[in-house]
Amino acid sequence: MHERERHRVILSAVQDRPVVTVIDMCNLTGASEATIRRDIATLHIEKKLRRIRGGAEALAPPQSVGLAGRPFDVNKTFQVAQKQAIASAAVNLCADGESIIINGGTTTFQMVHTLATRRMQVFTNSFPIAEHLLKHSKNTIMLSGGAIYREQNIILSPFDNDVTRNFYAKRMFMGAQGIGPLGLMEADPLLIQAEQKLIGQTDELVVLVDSSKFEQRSSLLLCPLSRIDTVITDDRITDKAAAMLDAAEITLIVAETGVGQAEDEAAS
Amino acid sequence: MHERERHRVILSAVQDRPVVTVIDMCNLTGASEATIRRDIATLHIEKKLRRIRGGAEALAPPQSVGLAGRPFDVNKTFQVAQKQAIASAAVNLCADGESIIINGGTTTFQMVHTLATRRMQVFTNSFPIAEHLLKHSKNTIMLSGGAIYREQNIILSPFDNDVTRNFYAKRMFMGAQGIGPLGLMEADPLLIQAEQKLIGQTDELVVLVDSSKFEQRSSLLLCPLSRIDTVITDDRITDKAAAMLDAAEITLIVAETGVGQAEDEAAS
DNA sequence: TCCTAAACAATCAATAATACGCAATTTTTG
DNA sequence: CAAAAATTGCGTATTATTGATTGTTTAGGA
Repeated sequence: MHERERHRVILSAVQDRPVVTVIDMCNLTGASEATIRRDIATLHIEKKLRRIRGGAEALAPPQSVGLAGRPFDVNKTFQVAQKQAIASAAVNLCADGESIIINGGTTTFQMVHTLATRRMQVFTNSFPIAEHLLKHSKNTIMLSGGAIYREQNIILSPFDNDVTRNFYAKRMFMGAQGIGPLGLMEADPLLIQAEQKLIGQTDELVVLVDSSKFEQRSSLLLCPLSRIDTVITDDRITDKAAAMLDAAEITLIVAETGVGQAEDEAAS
Repeated sequence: MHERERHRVILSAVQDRPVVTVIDMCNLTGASEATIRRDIATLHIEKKLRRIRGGAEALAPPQSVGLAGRPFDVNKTFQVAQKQAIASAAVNLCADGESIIINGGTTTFQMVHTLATRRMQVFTNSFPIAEHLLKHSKNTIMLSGGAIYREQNIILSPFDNDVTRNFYAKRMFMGAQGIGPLGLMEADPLLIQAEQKLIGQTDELVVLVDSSKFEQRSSLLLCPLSRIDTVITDDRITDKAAAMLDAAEITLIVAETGVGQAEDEAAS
């Protein structure tokens, strides 16, 4: 086995294991200890991993002992004000006792803060949302089953016969990567899968998108505009975008990000 | 066990509980007191925890809003040493890469600390177990779907056709309220339901019970002794109880809670 | 206040991990 | 095809880590 091959093997092993030992890598590559040590030393200098006594470990991950998921976190801090206003308006559509579905995402996650004061039935495929509501609210939480995808922070099962099919709610809330004349767009195939699964379990589809999402385009089409009942966005939405939604007979709710939060849509 | 692995275990334990003792960490890692003290001193300098007399404490208590569910918390601090030793022995039955099922419970929860150094496929119905492993390990985590019951801290669906039926593992680990000649006993009907559901998805059933459970009797029978393959308990088990297990042809593993954690280097 | 047991620090021998030199092998190049 | 260069593996020297032992400090009870 050549040097490059061993390096690939070692890096691969170090990515999905907490720690790898020199001996492990010997068994895996068939090389001698001395060679593996030299490999690890090289990779350490190249900043591909961290060399530790006995073996090696991944470079970055142990840092994020905080809340799960790195991309989730960085995205969470982007346009928080808009997202919070939108999420708050979304929760204000609901009354205590109602059942809702919340699809995982950074915008929908912001709903948890307003939901903390509610007593509702919440079905979600988002681990962080479930976690937060479980700790900070008295809502009834229902979770979809399956594998937890750390990157997207959602729970997804490859099977169609899971508990998701047994849960129905009048309203469902979801975010998206972009929205345009063709419909809702998403960038991640995994998210598409998760969202497709839930969309069928509800009547009213409420989409939470900040105004920048009207400019975004992605490669994957999630559903046509006709499937959407309501869009909640912030006050920087353009007239053109509003007209597009109006043409598709979509109810538009504009969440005020400034001081005056519109109270007129509070009750339903 | 290497330095980094111990550090992972210690950090995992200290996140779970506000304080950990040096002795606890010895039992959990199999290392000596001197080594654990050095580890804690190192982690203290690295600002990963706070060193205190007798052990260590978590750095940021505000984070620990506590895992939801009051009875879970109070029960967790009861006989921790035994539970940790038992749980550690349970994990040592497993090798990296294997698939296991962990039924929720206070004893099985302790498995997460040793699992923090592993890379396995873990299916569980316990929200806290999933949460902890998600944050502190690189294991693949699969969750059963359904409603989250705060009291028992498990996820349970009333439907039979959920994702649970699609997951199979060679080994399953579970606790119990009591164990006697009739079989495994449980006090809570909800737990019975959850456990029954999982039992069918595995070949080898491993039961984790501290020695006091041999005196306990409950009203609900979960399964007969004949279904059990292995029992892991602590060194205070009576001869009578051991004989009962032997008669039922159950493999008995006694986890040493004292100093001599000798031959536990089974897997790697 | 003193006393006792636990926790701690310091030291040292045993062990495990690593670094280094060198020869054997493979790969590259002329 | 042969020489040069690089890579690899082995043996040994060196270094770091570990666990036991010892003595010292601390906390809590009589």
